Amino acid sequence: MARGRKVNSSGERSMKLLREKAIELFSENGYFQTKISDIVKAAHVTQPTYYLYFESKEALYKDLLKEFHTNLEQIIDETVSEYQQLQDSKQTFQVILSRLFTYFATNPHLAKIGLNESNVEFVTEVLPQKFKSILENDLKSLQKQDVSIHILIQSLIGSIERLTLSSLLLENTNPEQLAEELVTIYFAKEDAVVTA
Amino acid sequence: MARGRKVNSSGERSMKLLREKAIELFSENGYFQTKISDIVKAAHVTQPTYYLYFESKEALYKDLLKEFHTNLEQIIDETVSEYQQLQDSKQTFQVILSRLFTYFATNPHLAKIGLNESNVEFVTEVLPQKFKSILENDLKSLQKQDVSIHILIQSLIGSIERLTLSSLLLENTNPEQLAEELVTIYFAKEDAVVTA
Amino acid sequence: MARGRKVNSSGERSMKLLREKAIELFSENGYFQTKISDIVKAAHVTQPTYYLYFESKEALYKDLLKEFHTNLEQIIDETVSEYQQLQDSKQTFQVILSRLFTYFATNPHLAKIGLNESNVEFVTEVLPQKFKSILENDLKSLQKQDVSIHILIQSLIGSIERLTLSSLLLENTNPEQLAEELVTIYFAKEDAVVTA
Amino acid sequence: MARGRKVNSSGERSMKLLREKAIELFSENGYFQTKISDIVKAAHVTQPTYYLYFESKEALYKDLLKEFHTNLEQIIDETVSEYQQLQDSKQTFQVILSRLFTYFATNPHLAKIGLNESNVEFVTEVLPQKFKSILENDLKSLQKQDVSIHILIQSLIGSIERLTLSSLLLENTNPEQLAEELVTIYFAKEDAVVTA
DNA sequence: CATGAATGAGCATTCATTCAT
DNA sequence: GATGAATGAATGCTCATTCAT
Repeated sequence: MARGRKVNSSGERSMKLLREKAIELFSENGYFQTKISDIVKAAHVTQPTYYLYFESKEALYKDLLKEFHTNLEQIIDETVSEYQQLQDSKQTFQVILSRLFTYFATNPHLAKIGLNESNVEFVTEVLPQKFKSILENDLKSLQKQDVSIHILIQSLIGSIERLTLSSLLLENTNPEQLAEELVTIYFAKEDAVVTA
Repeated sequence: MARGRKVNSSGERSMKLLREKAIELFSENGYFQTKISDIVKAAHVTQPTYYLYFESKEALYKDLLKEFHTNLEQIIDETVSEYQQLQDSKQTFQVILSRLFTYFATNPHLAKIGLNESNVEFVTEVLPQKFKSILENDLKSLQKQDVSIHILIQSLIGSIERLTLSSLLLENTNPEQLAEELVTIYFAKEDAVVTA
Repeated sequence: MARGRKVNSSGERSMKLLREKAIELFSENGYFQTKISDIVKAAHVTQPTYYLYFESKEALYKDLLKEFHTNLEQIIDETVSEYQQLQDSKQTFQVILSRLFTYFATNPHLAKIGLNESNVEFVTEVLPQKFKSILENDLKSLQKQDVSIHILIQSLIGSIERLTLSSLLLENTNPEQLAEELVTIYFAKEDAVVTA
Repeated sequence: MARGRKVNSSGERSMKLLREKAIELFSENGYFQTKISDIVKAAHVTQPTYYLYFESKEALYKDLLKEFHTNLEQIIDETVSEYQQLQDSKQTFQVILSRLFTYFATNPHLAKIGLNESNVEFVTEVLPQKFKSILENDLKSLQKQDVSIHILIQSLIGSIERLTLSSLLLENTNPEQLAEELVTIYFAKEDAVVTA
């Protein structure tokens, strides 16, 4: 049997391929129903090759989650700093949503993995905190005075998750429009903004 | 331990105990990380006893999910028929939410199982349809004319899921209050109602 | 739940029923593919009832085999003593075959069990010995001088087994006719006899 | 023992060894009393190694049976085509028997497995059909006019089975001689032939 | 860089058998 | 005489992971 390095192959390529296939399979079948053997089969390499690039099944999965969360964080942070001079947190927020939805639509598999894993610290702690700091200064100007901001934000995160998994990824709703609608739901009475 | 029947043993009791422990463990660790051996250990019986009462691991799990969905359906249907003479769908809806949240708070483990399994037909098809038929007749009277009802409902379901898993089950928010807040978020401008 | 003695039941009856169902199931599915649970289900009793009458699964099976072998032995021995004054071992043999085939046809399930278990002492030792003592005195008068009697007898037993399992039990060939044909095959040149 | 590849290991060899041990154990103890754990113990490998080469316990067993039947078929077909110009079906038949017995003696374990599994299509349908087409053209010239060819052939197959399992495999009778004796039994009056 | 070959540890499920009622 | 309830002991099979090449 032929052994050793494949013609035309490079470590980089194998690793990237494995990662891609893993993302696809994890997103389609979930962590436990995805076997390393499935991943390597899809990538046309063998099992030991997987371990050349990833420490374990769990390690890759956690890595993917982390990548997802890091990307979200970046999108949010960049938008915030870009729009910080604006006093209109509603508009800022709509841009954030628009960009998040766009990112999800561009990376549907990774998004599905990340959104289905919603009991992790990022979703339960980090994200709410970020949203809070964006919204709280002029929450009063928004209409929901009677609603605790904490609950508002949890609700919002739930909405984002479900709308992404259903409308955005399954029905291909337009990201910007979805952002606009969500803002309308949560911060009605004011005019929709144009997103970037 | 000797073989055969235990002193003072009762099938009814064993089955109930197994079911309860299974619910707890499935909700805490998920389907794949819950082993039959965990369940029977918690119930202080042996593995064959499990199979005396349940066909398989999957069968029980599906059964639990079905029970959850059936209960939700009942709560919704009963409330609807109880309040159908009212023309105020907003109030009906708030009562539904209140009762659902109460049910979740009373059955936290089953609720967690059911809410974490949100890619099933009930959540993606049945529930939206029910919500739609409740809300659509006087949706115009509600304030979100610009939002497609489909998206509104998906968003709402996401909110319910996340608020239940975080505020209701982890932070013990009051069910009625949570229902009221959610109604305020989604159907503001009108007065909150007193729930039953 | 009702417990204790069934109305109208008697130990004799349960035992007989269990035995009958066991015979049917063992013959249809073989020893290993027949479960005690199958037997008791067919007999409409519960598993402990089985153990009221039989020591174990194996015990009943061995018992059935023994019954079969005892019956064969009896048929052979009785026929021999009945026909011993005759010097015509060929005719005696045909009668034996005829009676054996008749017995098999009357007890097809037990016969199937017994004939499929052909590596037991009775088939490999006892039966050949009996056949030998019947045939050897005037084997010379039969036509197969060149064939060792040992091989002739093994061949004959194989023929009996297969013809019973195929022609007799599956195709309902007439037992007497089958005996006659078998005698014709093995001891040709002489006239067929009328069997009893 | 450490995990991973053994020094000097070869898949081919492991598979062959497993197959051989499986044949031995299946033939000695039968299908149901042979455990995968027995097979791998005999082959000095672990259970997962078994599943590296065979799909399941049943798959290997069926494969062995198929191999046996294919071999028989080949032996018969080749002999027939080799001897087809001869008009003497008796001689052809004796050669077939001789070669079959030789094959059985050379592969005693596989033969035992195959001959003990005699309720399969090959034995009940294919083999009789082959024998029939060999013998029927000049069956009239053989001496058993009164015997239906169907019964003659069933009888013959039974003889082959039993003689193989007893005389050939247990007592090491000579294959050629056994073939000759069997032909003498079934087609006497004519001269024995020399087999190839 | 990559593969062939192997294994440790586990897991759902089954079945004959037995105790308490 | 019979049943409800339970268990000891497997058994086939899987999967992430690892050594030798």
